[in-house]
Parts: sequence; structure tokens; C-alpha cells
Amino acid sequence: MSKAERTRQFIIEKTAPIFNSKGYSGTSLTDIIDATGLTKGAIYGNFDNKDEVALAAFEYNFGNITNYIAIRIRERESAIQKLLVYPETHRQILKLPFLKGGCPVLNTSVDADDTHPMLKEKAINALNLWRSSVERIINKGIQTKEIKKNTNATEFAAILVSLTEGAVMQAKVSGKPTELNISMDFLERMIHELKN
Amino acid sequence: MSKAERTRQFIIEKTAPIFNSKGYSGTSLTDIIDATGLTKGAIYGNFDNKDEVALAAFEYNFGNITNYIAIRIRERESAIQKLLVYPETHRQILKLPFLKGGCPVLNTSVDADDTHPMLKEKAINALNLWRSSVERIINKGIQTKEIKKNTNATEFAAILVSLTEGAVMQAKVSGKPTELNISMDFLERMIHELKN
DNA sequence: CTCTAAATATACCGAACGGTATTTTTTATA
DNA sequence: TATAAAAAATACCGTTCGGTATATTTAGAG
Repeated sequence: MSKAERTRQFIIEKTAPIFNSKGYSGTSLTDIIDATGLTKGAIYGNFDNKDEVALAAFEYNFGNITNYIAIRIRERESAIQKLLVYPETHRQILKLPFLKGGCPVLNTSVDADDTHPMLKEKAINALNLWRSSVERIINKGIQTKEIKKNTNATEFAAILVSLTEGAVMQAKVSGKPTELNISMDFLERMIHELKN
Repeated sequence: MSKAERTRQFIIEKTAPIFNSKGYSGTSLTDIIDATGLTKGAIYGNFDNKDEVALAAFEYNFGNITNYIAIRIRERESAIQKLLVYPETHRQILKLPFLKGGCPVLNTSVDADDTHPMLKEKAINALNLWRSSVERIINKGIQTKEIKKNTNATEFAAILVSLTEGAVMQAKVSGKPTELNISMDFLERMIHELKN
């Protein structure tokens, strides 16, 4: 790993929580400089522009939560238990140390949908990935007869994501876990009801 | 209505969709000037600063959707039919001409939660109002025996909001109604199941 | 250890930022 | 319709914005 690669990574790690908290236009180059302790020269020596930093920061944030979830899913054996990783994780999402600012998919979707086509595209891809992961688990569960065969995986994935993101939004803005916990309790009951 | 009151209202009406689309820090005074055709003097003659415009714009946007929903709820007689106004409205929220940029509660919550305490407070209040409206309808429905008496109104309200906002977020960023419709179909089924 | 290429720091750019003081225009009332 | 007050336009302020050209420092291969 060259020096440049290391500082590039360092910049991403230090700025990712800022972009996730303040959004694209709310994060200035001064913020990036302050967070890294580096100078403009170092930033622009490793990135073409602010956009590139923002895109890399989103990928870093999304990669973190994706890995976190993937590891826990791999540890579970049954489809139901795998699905339960989603509500269990999102109950804690505001406390995860590597995710200051809340869910990056939610934040970036709302932040970028009208203003930043490239970030928007990344958010769309992230949502597609999330839903298809859920669908895959459900369809495998149907194959192994663990899950009811009339389950609509596409529908369930869409509902899981809606419930989760809406709940995280409420928890984030209010600073209280009440609605998040209610919603995740409900989602967990829904997951259990998929059982054959 | 004095001239000042009229232009103040005019500024709010013209800038509300911009704040809703671009967010607080993404909306510049130049945006406000361009949208209104007025000059800085006119803006600052009617508002102390950008914050005041943003706060008024949020209230205008939230007031619009609140009125829209309240009118339709008043037209319905049964509690179930009143509750159905929420999913029916939010299916169309991206097409409502007075709400360019999507749901202002969602947008402002995510935009302001880490950056703008006053806007954040308004978003929190809006969510509280929304949930308590849902609760009130449910509790009245329980009183009139239209709705099952063991229904937890607080839980249902939290889930209704989570499902709705998460679904609107997905529809907004993707530009496609698929997940929104799936989620609102599901919510409508949930509402029908409240029936005694 | 040397030396060159890579990486970082410095100094600077024009433009846009939010905001203000002052002048001009418009409104509304006497 | 004259006039004072209210409202809007103009001109300007210092600061911060994202970005660049150049100088200095550092890294790492020979």
C-alpha cells in the first residue's frame, strides 16, 4: 500500500462521518481539512474534486454497514435467523461507532435525489442491493421449505426496507428509540410469521 | 393584507419547493432571488435572515400536506376510511403540484437532524402531530366499536409513519413507484385488519 | 546514501456566499 | 393629489466557497 493509497484511505475514513452527517453541500473543503489535519494540496493530490471524496465516503459508509450485516448473516444458519439480522442491526444503527450520522442509504437518498446525480445513482444501487439480498434469503428459505412457499419475496423486501428506513429516520431526528423499537418489533414478528 | 404581508407570502410560496428539494444549505440566496424575481433588499426587508425563510418554507410545505390530508379525512365517515387517507395520499405525494421535492417531513428530518436545530425541532413536532392524529382516529374508532379494542394506537401510528416515509424515500430516489405501491398496499391491508 | 519522483504544503484565484447600508420607488392615507 | 412612510432596488461588505499553480518536503528504489 503506497503512501498515496494510505492517505487516500485516511481522508475517506475521516470525512465519511462528516458527509453522512452534513450531506454533500453541507460539507465544505474546510471541514475536510479540519477533519484530516491535511492541507488542500494533500486532498487534491489524492482526489480530483469534492465529488470524488463524497462518492468514496458514501461507498465507505455503505461498505461498513453492508459488511457488518453480511458477517452476522453468515453466522446464522436458518433463513429466519438471517432475516432477523436486519431489524437487530438497525435497532443499533445510531450507536454503531463506524456510522456517525445514521443510515448512509437514507441520508444520501434524501440528500442527493434532487441535486447530485452520481450520489443518487449510488443510493439507488445500494437500495437495490439491500432488497435483492433480502429476496435471496427468502427464496432460499422457500427452497429449503423453511419459509412458506407462497411468500412474495419482492414484496417482503420492499416492506422491510420501508419500515426500517422510516423508523431510522424518526429515531435519528427525535433522538429517541421509541418508534424505531416499535417498528423493529413489528418487523421481527413479520419475519417469524414467514415460517412454514 | 398589507403589501409586506403579500410579498412575504409570495417569497414563501416561491422558495418552499426549493428548500424542499435542495435542503437548507443547498439553497442559496441567489436561488431565492431567482425564484422570486425580487432583490436582496426585498428578501431582507421581509425576513431577518435565510433561517427565517427556511422555517417559514417548511411550515408552508407541511401546512399544505396537512391541510390536504385533513380535508380528505373530514370527508370520510368511518375510522377505517379516515386512516386510509394516509396511504392513498402518500401514493400520490410525488405528483402533488404543491409539494415539489417530496415529503417535507422526511426531507427536513434528514436534512436538519445534524445541522439545524430549529428546523429539526419543527420536523420533530410535525412527526408528533402526524402520529397523534393517527392515534386519535384509532382511539375514536375503538370507542365507536368500529376498531378492535385491543389495538395499540401508539404502535400502529409509529408503524404507519415508518412504512410511509421509508416507502416515499425509495420512490423519490429511484423515480419509480414500485416499492411505494407495495408498501401502501400492505399498509391498507393492515388498516382493514383493524376492523372489529 | 543519493537522487528522483511522488506527495504534501503554501499561496493564491475568481466566484459565490450571507448579510447590510443606502438610495430609489411605490404605496396608501390625509 | 401631495406627502410621509413603507417597501424594494442598488451597491457594497467581508468571508468562505471549490479549485489550481507552484514550492517544499518526504518516500522509497537503486
